[in-house]
Amino acid sequence: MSKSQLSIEPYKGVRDFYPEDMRVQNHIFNVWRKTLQSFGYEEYDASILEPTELYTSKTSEEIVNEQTYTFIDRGDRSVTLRPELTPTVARMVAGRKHELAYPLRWFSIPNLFRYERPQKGRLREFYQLNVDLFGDASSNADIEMIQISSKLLKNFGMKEEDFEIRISSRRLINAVMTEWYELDEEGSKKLQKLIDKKSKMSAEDFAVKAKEIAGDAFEFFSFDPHSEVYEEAMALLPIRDAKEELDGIIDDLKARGISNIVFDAELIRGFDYYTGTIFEVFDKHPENNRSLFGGGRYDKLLALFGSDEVAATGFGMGDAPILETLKTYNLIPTSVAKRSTTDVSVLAIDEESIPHAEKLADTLRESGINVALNTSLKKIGDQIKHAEKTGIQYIIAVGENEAKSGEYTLKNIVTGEKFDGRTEEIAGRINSQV
RNA sequence: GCGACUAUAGUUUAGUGGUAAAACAUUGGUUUGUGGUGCCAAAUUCGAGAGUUCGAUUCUCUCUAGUCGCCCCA
Repeated sequence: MSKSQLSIEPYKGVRDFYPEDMRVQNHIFNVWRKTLQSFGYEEYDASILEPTELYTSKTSEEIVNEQTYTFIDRGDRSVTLRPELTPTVARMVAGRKHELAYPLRWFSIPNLFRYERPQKGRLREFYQLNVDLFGDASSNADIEMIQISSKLLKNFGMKEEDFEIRISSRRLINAVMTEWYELDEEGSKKLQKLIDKKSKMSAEDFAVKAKEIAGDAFEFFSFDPHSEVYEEAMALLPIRDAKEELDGIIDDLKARGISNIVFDAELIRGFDYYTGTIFEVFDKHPENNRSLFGGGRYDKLLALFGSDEVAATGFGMGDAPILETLKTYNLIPTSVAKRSTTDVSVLAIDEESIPHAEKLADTLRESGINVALNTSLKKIGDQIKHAEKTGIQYIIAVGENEAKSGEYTLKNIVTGEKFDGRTEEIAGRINSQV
């Protein structure tokens, strides 16, 4: 390859969407949109560019400097490509705080940028469904988040037994940390980080490190209701109170037909601003056994933007994990994976037939059919090959005979079926099949 | 940002210190108004740069990219 040639590689860590990829992407977006709209959520968006301060105020400066795309514009302003949407939505809600109607149900599908080392399922640009419910401090809001999460996966075609929803509560964790282990804020954070990483170390290592933080008496708190430790802990009111709230949420979800929910005392989620219920959804497939997405309550976030506290719950769902899951379960419909969005290819046999073919194509378009006109005048076999390769399901050849009779043969090149009829009959046939 | 591994055609891969191969895909043809199989033919390749050598796709180094782990995961 000569040096003067441009590279065909996309920029590091980003993806190209060829038409067959775009169809899959659109399918994911469509399920997201349809599901959220069915729960009464409204879509919003914002620019991918934000002033850098928006992130430094909430996230640590180190993360912003090292893990975002940040640059200085021509007016000497520091600009960052949005690495997440939450500060943006918080800014937007805070900006119209008094005119908005609560509870406020909003969702968005932004593309986000993070300057990180790319890995499988973790690129530098990705799309993420963001769902937020503002202004409802009751557990009904937490329940709704989990209900939507479950519905989303089901709308993709997953079954209840395919995934598991793990739930916990920051209130409960905090109560255990302060009341049971009697840790201060710093110790509590340390222990939580350690618990978050428990699966990456041996049980012995974990026990040793945990004792360094919580003292010799450390013993991981058991939520087994039959254990003695449990009884003792429940005697401490703040713990009992938080646990009862959580149990109430779980019971309520089960009553609504969501049975694959489990309490997980070791669920932490490495995100400081959660204040209440937190949850994470796991794929149970043996080959894709991992976290899909999660979220929780973050009532204090808007206060960071100079606003009063506004109750908020939400979750984010990236496109990469869900795409992997759909592949694992073979849940991408054939019509999405293999077929063009074009329904029919109208083939002109010879030069004289082109005007007639154009007219037919236009009429079909009027009835809502997507039509590509082939005026290459190549041999009919080649035109069919072209349609097949593009993934177009139907062809109609137009030549002298059709121009005279006004009758066409509609051929389905996937099944080989043929159908004869006049324009309206052809249109009706296609519309009834597609 | 740190560490390990990898890089041969569009794709998946074989192979060698003497400039390379298969399958599938692609393009054209198989006598011209209906493709998919078969048959014939063609195009395209050793990631980039430097070094060792008479000679490097092969060995060494650097870079780039990818994969996997660590950090992080808002």
